[in-house]
Amino acid sequence: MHKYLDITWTGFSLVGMEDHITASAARHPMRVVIQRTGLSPDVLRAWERRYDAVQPDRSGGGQRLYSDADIERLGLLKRVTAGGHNISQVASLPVEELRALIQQETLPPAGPASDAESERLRSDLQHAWDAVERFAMGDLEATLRRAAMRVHLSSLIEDLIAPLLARVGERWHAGTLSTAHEHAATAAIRSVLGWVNESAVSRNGAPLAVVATPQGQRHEIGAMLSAAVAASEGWRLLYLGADLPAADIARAALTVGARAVVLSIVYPADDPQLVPELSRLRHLLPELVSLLVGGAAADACAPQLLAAGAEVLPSLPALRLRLGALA
Amino acid sequence: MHKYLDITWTGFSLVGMEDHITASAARHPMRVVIQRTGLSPDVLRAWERRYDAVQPDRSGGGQRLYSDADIERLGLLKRVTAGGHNISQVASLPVEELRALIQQETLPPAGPASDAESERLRSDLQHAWDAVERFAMGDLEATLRRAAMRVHLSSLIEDLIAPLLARVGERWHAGTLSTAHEHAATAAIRSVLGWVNESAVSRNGAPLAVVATPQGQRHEIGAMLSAAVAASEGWRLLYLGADLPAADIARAALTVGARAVVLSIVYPADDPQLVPELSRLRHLLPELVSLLVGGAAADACAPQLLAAGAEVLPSLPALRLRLGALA
DNA sequence: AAGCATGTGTCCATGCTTTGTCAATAGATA
DNA sequence: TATCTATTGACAAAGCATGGACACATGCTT
Repeated sequence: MHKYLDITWTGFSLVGMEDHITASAARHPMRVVIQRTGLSPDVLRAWERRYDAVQPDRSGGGQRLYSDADIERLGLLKRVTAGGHNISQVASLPVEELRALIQQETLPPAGPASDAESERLRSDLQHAWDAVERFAMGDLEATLRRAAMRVHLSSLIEDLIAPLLARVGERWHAGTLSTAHEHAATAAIRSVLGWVNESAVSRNGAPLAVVATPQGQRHEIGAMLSAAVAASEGWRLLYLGADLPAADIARAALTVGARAVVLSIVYPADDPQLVPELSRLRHLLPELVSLLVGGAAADACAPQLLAAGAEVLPSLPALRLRLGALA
Repeated sequence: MHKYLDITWTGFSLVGMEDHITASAARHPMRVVIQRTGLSPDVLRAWERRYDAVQPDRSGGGQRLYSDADIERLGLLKRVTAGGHNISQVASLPVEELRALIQQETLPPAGPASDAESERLRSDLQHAWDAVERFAMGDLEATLRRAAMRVHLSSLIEDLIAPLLARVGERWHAGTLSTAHEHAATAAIRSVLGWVNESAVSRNGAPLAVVATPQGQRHEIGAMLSAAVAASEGWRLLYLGADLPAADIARAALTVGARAVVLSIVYPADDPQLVPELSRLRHLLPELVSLLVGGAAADACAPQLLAAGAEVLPSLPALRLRLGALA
């Protein structure tokens, strides 16, 4: 593990000074830098050759020997370029400038360096969760919006927002998170989803979906997610929110000429009113209008829902696919 | 060397958002600008080519390199054009004027609106109402946003949104408007209010208000309006939504160090739980934290509310004044 | 009502930039 | 000797520049 130190000292005329040399003066060969920064050897050499990103010492034989400051600098450069900056533009900036750039970056603060997008989303999720616990809704919104700019809406919803909501709901049920936390998180997510939907373009002649929650279902969040998915698939939207009687939904769908009605069912899962209500809705809608039902509780009563004439979409990706096919 | 830039990405719930970030002398390539402004590359280039919106530096190879000021300017332009202004007419405005446009400082906020302006608002109200009846939520949002760019937020809320909501509620009670209409209108207004609040600047040390609806009160819209009023008075916000027990509200207020708790009471007006719940909340909150109660039904039980230790604000202007005095 | 002008977001085709990666050859290290 | 590392030169994918064109909505004119 620490073998490389020996190598280091053999190169230059430092033999015998080991005792006086502090860790910060140590010199590390390339493999250490690779391991600590995650950069490839080729990239390391290219950055040095083409942009003078660092000027490491050399061993007697000419091999690179990096200082701790070099390693830190390279780590910063990796972060900054991952945020979209050209290496050619930032390679010569002083360390403080690099730090300032990172502060502006759309990346979540801190966290171990990792290049995988999913790793970044995991870090976002953790950050978002911390924000919810602290009632730091500004942080939460900022994190979600940054992620929204970075990844596709489907990924935002399915890999970040949905897991976050699941975690919030879980802790809420367990009693370790207050209703206030849950409401605040919902409001912030609603704000972000609304903002995202604004940027979703929909052609003028795009098909229109009515999104709502049937009577008795008071949890709106599933409908919000469904709406976002529909928008990202290019549908125009009429968003009606939660807890609506079948007659109202049908009338709205007819008024605007919807091609699909998307419902979300979360809780309660065993509402006896649910199936008759959906059956009524199905009969009020024209044959051509699809009735899509999703949400955490939809799976449980899938047979009855199918019997009532609805399609059951057990997951958001499934809903996305179905909407894509219908469009 | 280091300047401070204002951030306008303050959303509907703002607690914990960093108020300032440091600017750097670095130049940013196009993809960073895309990320941070949400503009498309084509729009970016078109705005530069056709309207000289910004004049970025160029790299050795001719690629655009934007400054922090450029990015800020582009963000403002996006915001202003979303409000209905033509890009061709605002592209050359200095940043201060853009900011002024966003903060609706172009028109004097207070006082009796001019005849022309109030006439305009009346027409907007009619237009908005038509849109609600037709489920044309896109039209509704566009109308509200255009108005928001023209008049002060107080006027937008008190002369347009509140009357519209009153009319919707009235027709809904009378049975001439479906619940779906009411829900759809609420969703659209919520979206516009969130959008408007993004531009409400809150100073760094601004006082913080928790906005919610007490347990049993399921109508969220009054809380949304109260939140918008508070934001327009420069308060930071923690928005908790509807139907929360006193203990939760108190805990949230304590966690974030709120200086006021704003509650909205609309329906039912005769909930026997209401007064004890508010009394409980009053006792859970520190003396220094004001408890402000507004909403259509607050007037009816004003004596009991006062006895429970709450302040009753019978109208949105009254709430605005009180919040202004508290800040 | 139909037609025309204008504004604006988007798309395309072609060519240049940027940058990560690789190959070949040679030297260093353990 | 086996494994790293250095150097140079080259390549290719992704991104960007540019001018032009198109689509679509709005609003004005006939």
